[in-house]
Amino acid sequence: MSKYNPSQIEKKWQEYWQKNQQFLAKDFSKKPKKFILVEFPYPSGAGLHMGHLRPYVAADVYARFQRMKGFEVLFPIGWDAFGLPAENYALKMGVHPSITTAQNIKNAKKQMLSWGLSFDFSREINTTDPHYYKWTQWLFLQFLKKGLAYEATGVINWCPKDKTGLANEEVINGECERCGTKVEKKELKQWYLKITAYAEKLLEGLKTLDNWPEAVKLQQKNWIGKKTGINITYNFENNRNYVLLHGFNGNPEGIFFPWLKSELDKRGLRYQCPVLPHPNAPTEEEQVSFVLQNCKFDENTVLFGHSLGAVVAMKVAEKLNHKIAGLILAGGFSTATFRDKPRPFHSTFNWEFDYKRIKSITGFIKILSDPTDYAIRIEQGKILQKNLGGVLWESAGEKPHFTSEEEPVILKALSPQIVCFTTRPDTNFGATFVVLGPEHPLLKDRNALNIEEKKWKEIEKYKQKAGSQAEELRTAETRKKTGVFTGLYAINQLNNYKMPVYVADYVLGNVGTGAVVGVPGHDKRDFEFAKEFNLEVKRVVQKDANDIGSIDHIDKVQEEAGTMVNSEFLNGLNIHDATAKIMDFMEAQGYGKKVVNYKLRDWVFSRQRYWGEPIPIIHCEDCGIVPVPEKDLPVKLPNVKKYEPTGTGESPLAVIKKWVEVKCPKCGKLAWRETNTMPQWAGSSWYWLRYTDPKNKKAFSSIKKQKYWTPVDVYFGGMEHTTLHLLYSRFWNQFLFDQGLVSSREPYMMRKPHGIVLGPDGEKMSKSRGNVVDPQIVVKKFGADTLRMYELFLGPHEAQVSWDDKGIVGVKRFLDRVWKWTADSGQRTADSKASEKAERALHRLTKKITEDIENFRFNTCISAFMEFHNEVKDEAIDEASIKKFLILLYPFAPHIVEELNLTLGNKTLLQKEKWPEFDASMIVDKEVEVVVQVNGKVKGKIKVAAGSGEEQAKSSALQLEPVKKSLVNDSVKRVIFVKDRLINLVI
RNA sequence: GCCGCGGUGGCGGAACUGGCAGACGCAAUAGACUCAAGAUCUAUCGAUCGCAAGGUCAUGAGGGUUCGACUCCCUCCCGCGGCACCA
Repeated sequence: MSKYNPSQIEKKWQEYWQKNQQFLAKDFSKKPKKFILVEFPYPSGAGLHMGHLRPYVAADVYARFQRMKGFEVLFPIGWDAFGLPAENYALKMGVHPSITTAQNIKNAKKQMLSWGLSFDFSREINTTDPHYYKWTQWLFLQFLKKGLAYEATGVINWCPKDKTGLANEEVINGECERCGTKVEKKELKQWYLKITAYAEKLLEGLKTLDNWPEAVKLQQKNWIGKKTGINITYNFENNRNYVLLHGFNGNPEGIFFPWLKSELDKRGLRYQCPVLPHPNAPTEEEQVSFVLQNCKFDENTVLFGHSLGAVVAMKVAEKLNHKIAGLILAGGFSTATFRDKPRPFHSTFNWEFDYKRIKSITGFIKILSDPTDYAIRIEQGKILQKNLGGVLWESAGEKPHFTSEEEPVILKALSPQIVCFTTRPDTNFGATFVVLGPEHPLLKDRNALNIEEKKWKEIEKYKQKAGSQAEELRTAETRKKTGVFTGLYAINQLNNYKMPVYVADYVLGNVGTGAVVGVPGHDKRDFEFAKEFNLEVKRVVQKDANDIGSIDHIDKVQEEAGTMVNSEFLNGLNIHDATAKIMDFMEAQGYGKKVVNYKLRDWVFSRQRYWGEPIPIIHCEDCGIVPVPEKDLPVKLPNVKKYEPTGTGESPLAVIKKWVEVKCPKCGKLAWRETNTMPQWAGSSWYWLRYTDPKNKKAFSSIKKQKYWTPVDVYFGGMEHTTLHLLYSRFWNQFLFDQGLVSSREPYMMRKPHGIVLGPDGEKMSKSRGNVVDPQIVVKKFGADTLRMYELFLGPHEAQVSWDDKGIVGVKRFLDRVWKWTADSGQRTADSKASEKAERALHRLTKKITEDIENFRFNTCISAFMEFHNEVKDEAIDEASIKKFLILLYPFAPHIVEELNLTLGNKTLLQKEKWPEFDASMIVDKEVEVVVQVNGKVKGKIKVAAGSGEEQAKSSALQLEPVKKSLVNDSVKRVIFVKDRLINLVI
């Protein structure tokens, strides 16, 4: 018998498997199916590394095992070849990414084959293949159709090194997920996928995934970040009195006026709303003097006019001989014509205004103009603003010309409010201030809140400073709290507390409503702010009677145990009951509205790079955003020489005029292609579906084949994809399920993450550290079977392990011994019999391996093989038993066992064998050792027949010398007996 | 700060549902074979006291429950991962 020569036999078997296509998955087989998936790799220039090996080997063991168990197994692989590394590598080498990618794939595939992986390569896919990305583009258009893909301008994460925008998920600790560069903020027009529309469904789906690790589910749950709370609306302190003037042919009971009055009543605000004389045939003289005589004006008056009422208001303001607080105009300042005809009342009004005079007596001016207004055009609002100053709100009313029953925009102009989101309304009796984030929309213009000129200058300065700061600087925890007082006060409806309103950068514009109600007694940040600005600290949750408000130890445990105080009807409740009660109360009173907030943001889907799927959109001046017609898909990447990223926020594709310019599919006019490409994660968001039907030219995959194969039974992959690929692909699958395009709501029944493989020094493997272990060197030196088994032997699949070459020899020695043991058939003949000990050991091993593979405990399988071998190597054994052993070993070390099977003279391949069964009665030896304890201390062991009862064990135990010794002065009071295991005598 | 996971010999790790802690492997030591080295084989291998039989202490620390705790409960320490001025 020759020596075990792995490189020789492994090559032979690998070639045999490929040539004879041994691992093809058959569609619609009568066997039950198993779809075993492992994350497909990026074909990088450096080749596959130990990190790839780990899940591939585990998945391969599992797949080979399931085939023997009688399942039709789909175990596919492909290439996730778009994206930055491929492109950066290509840029560095000066070769087109399509060429380097093809080379890298060839190399990686060679590696995979050398590891003896049993992939079905007939279903191989490649995300950069136009036949594949045609469907990625098509799927994008499905999102567009349903309004879940949209273009918007926003401040996004920008990697200055990779020169592209990033999704929130791609920013890890403020750094680019790919290159580790500090991420910056940049305002860009980008495509987004509306993943937030699926926040709730993604969360709900997690509850159905019983075979996912809790840690993965929890991480996704935290990322989605559902928060239930309440948006509380606060009014500002307001001692104004309003004069409301209705328009032509109107009266105080028409259109929105009754509603407006009742809303002002609700807020306890004073107003006068006169019926103007002769509303059908108004004259300036009559209306203006009527208002001046019948309404009272003082410095707190806000004059409001709608339509013609606005003209009257301006005329009234001209004539007043003292200052008023403000002037609000909703339409009505039109010049001569109405629907291109002279207005009936035009001749009776003087349309010249003394703008200077009006400006000088009014504290603030707001002009509400509406693009949908049929009577007064928006341009006229702009002209008026030019003359009067103030703020122009181009906001649309509920109905054109503000003629709805309810016009919230007008109410907002008259009496602004702040909305604060909180998850802790139970502490609201302790609110003592309000903070607006610098980005808050009410701070866009001084007039929005009518902030004093002097204060406004301070605020503007503060806003500028906050905006120029990088986010992580601004949010650094050690930072002192800063802010500016606005001069305004908000009123807490619960107790009429006058809460000063501040602007401070510790409140972030993109969180909640961008405004916070400050409860310094029960929030650390609010407390720090209150200390900085000498604001009152009120405590409303008390742990016990002695706890009287030392504030330096706000902590959650204490709050959980505390009860409400100083909170009127909440007093005595715990914080949870108080929260529920006050939420209901506030909603009933109209103070606020219960809301659900998510941390999840929409998925930024544009990348300003060359090597990605072009987004299949055409921009037309007349038709706007036009999807590329399906018949024109795929939109292929142009094959060009220059594709360096520009860094300007524009895609390198933008300069390729020949490609960009295109006829609008709708109107035929010259239009422009969208030049951004899709992110790395696009192609992988649906790839497993393609495996079920990889050659389909009519659809991304047929629902019929999906119904046989999906969902994926086990998905092997890395923990690092939990809030990236794993979340994204669940989103796509759920969306496609809702469109009836896929057959299961969740794509993956079971997720099996693996721990990362560290270098021998316990550090992350990296070239710069010089601790990278190349799997190919191990293959060369020890063979793939040793590599596979040693990798599994390192530790539990989910645990982080360090690759230490030192231990490899142990596995190699084991395989050497197996080789010798099997081949040493000299003293065995076909009719030799296995000893009973060996037979029982084999049954035990069968049980152990079967159960451990099913539970993904591969490391203990390897130990069990070694243990078995140590135990039976000197026992009599028959060939049938050896073969059974080889079958058990087959998933782990397929090359050597197939070879050994041949030497035994067997003609059929081991892989065609059925997985062995075990006999439960053969698991335990006939005679077992039972541990004898006295008071829980081991005194010795006795041998009894398996299944012996307590009496027999006790009598044998009492014979033991050490037991006798212990019993000299005592008697047995109690006996604890565990069958076949232990007997404990308590004395 | 919050959430999750973990801490066992010189090292990687076993230990079922609370039942002999340290399986299996590496390294180490001694021996056999060899002119020698390597490979292989045999034996030893948690600490400690003891000539030995045997005893004592040991699963991050301290306490508790139990006949019995690596395993369950409480407090604390350390490491890793996620989130984070998130309201």
